[in-house]
Amino acid sequence: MRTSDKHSKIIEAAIKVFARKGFFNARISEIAKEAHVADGTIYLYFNNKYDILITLFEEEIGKIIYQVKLLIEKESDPRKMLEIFALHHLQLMEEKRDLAEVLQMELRQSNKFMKEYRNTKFIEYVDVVSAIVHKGQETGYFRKDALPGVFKRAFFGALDETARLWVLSPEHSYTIEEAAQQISDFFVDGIIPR
Amino acid sequence: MRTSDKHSKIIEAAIKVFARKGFFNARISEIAKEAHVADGTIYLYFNNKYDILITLFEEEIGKIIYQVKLLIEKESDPRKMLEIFALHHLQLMEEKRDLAEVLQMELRQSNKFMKEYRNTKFIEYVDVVSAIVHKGQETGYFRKDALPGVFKRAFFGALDETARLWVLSPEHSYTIEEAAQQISDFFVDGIIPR
Amino acid sequence: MRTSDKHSKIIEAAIKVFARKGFFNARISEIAKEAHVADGTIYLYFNNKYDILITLFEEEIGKIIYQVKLLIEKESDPRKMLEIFALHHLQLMEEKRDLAEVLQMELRQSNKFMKEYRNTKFIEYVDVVSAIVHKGQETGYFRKDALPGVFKRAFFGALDETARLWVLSPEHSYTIEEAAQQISDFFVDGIIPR
Amino acid sequence: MRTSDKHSKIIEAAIKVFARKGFFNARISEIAKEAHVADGTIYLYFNNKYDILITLFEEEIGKIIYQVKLLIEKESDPRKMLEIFALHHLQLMEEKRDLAEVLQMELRQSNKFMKEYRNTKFIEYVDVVSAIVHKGQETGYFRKDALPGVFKRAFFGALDETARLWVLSPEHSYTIEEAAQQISDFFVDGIIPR
DNA sequence: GATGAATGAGCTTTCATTCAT
DNA sequence: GATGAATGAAAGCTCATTCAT
Repeated sequence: MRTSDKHSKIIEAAIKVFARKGFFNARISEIAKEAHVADGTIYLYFNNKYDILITLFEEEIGKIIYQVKLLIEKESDPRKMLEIFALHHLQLMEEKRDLAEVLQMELRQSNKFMKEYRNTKFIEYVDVVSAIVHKGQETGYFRKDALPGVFKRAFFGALDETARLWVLSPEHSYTIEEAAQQISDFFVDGIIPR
Repeated sequence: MRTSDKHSKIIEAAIKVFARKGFFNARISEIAKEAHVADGTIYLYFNNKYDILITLFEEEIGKIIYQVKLLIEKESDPRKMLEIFALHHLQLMEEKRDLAEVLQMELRQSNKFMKEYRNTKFIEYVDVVSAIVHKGQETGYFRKDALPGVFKRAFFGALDETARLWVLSPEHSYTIEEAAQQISDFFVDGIIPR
Repeated sequence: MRTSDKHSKIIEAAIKVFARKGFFNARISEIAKEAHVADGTIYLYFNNKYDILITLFEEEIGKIIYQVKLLIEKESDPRKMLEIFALHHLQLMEEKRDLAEVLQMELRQSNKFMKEYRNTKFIEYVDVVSAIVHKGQETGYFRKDALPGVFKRAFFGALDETARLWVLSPEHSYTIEEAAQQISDFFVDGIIPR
Repeated sequence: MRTSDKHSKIIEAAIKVFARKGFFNARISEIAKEAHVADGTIYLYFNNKYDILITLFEEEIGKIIYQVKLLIEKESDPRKMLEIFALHHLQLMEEKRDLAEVLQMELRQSNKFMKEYRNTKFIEYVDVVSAIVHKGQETGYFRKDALPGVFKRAFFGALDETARLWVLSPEHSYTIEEAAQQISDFFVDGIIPR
């Protein structure tokens, strides 16, 4: 990533500004200033304000998917895989607070702006979870009657809500590792045959 | 509720319009039209646009808390209590789609508008879950090493994410009852002593 | 003036509020509150907001004209008469600060609202001065070549500007009596040593 | 003044519109139209509507001070200096009627909007008069017991009130030169025969 | 490609006035 | 006569977007 890579500079700036102000209260001029480019320059790289958000979302989720898949494919134990997913998600949201805020916001809002936007990248991300469940069910490690479609939402939702609170109020009585362990334990112990 | 209860009429209208457009894209004039009052009348009952959202949130969450507490106090089995909470939450979000959307949105955004706003009503709601866990741990029904603070977030997040998807794309391969059962099963089987 | 004389109560209130906020920034509701009547009641006594200002102006200037004519007609010396006019004007503006502010404002603005409004009361007031000059010229006490039409404006302007500053910044190195004496001396004697 | 000097174009337009409608009844959109710029452009040069008025006032009074000081410093006779001040003031208000109206209005109102606004430019203007009086007193040309602080207010007030009427009703039985001469004579000589 | 001055549509909010009670 | 809740027109200001340089 060259320093003069305007596209990246704008995305980086947008993450900061969106996190600080929220999408609607963010000003193009503020993003431009943060990225050290002129207001008009932004429109050479993006169609409009909302396009920045969409692009940002897809690129960043893309990176996350790539990373977590890399980590998971080294494992074969479904329990471990879910633990890795959980820990990776929480660590990421902790490390990149600004990004975390933007992703959470955008997840709940994007459909409000563009009715037609199908968030395929997000679906791809949570499908990493359902794939793990599927695999675990095939080997008999997980109960067959658990619905992977419900599980993936529930698992992601549990992690994301935990991360949301983390971002909002940064002091906690437990560590990220504990939280990740607890959540994957809840779900794994809940899904293994009795 | 008298037909001339302008406060309620405006809240009802705001739920519809906020759900349809999102908070920022919602227009006061549209809420006014939907409520069959003049634009200015809204400002006799609310300080500003954001005050409508806050009031709406607190009043509606307040009702939900009242209802779920009423349902739960009839039960003594912690497993049943969590099942009831899960089912009640999902049913509510299903029945009142507009409200569901607004609550989810607002949960992720309110802190962006008013830094000082502490969402105590929401905290009260999720604390219903941690109270159940606490009680279950005291009687030995739940594992003592489960952190109620993590559990409540995870449980609520799982439910809310499930509801979110439900609201977005209304066709599903499973029923609300199945989803509620599955989610509480995941969590209860995950939290009971092995 | 009975205490229940709503007309007077509203005028009194309007003087206070107009002085405090200026005509445009004054709110009917504030005048109503100050007068201890309902907003709507004001419209039983006045046609509109501007009508309050006009009525106020004419009534109050009317009183002032009555008073100053009473004082002056006891005198026969033109110099004394001008001194009385000057002192009376400054004392009045000092005693009734709120009224002073409103009259000064209104004098410069009324023509902006209602093009047709001819401020006959004000003309009547300054004509008290030109009448004195006329009389003084007839008896040879004043120079014949002085234009009463210019004199009356200049004399009133001198007094009113002095009063204006008095109202704005209340601390001074000279008294009202001194100022009134000086101004009438300037106009009668001039400033050069005799 | 380049044709594209937007700042000046807006000030010029504002003088016209403020004179025509008064400050409060003036519309930003009307000023914009008069200046041949977009509404939003005004806000690139001024913070708000009131800022236009303040800036206008200070710039224009600034020019007037510059001009009158230039004229006066060529003279050494205090009587002549006051005559020049009087004539210059009246001529200016006659030539620039719109500006005259705005300055008179603003003088009576600015303190109503911004309590903290100290009108230093105006003070500088009237202090030109008190400086003349001071000088005349030092050389013995003027009476030592005349208060320059009272004189400057009175002299300015006399001129301004005369100009005000001139602007309101443009037909007169006397010329500007006559009026200026009379007023400076009143103040220097007084009105009684010598 | 890069700039940033200019644009102007659009919205929240205010408040004088009305009128049913 | 008195009230005050309701009205709705109206305007200051913002800011995403454009385009001449």
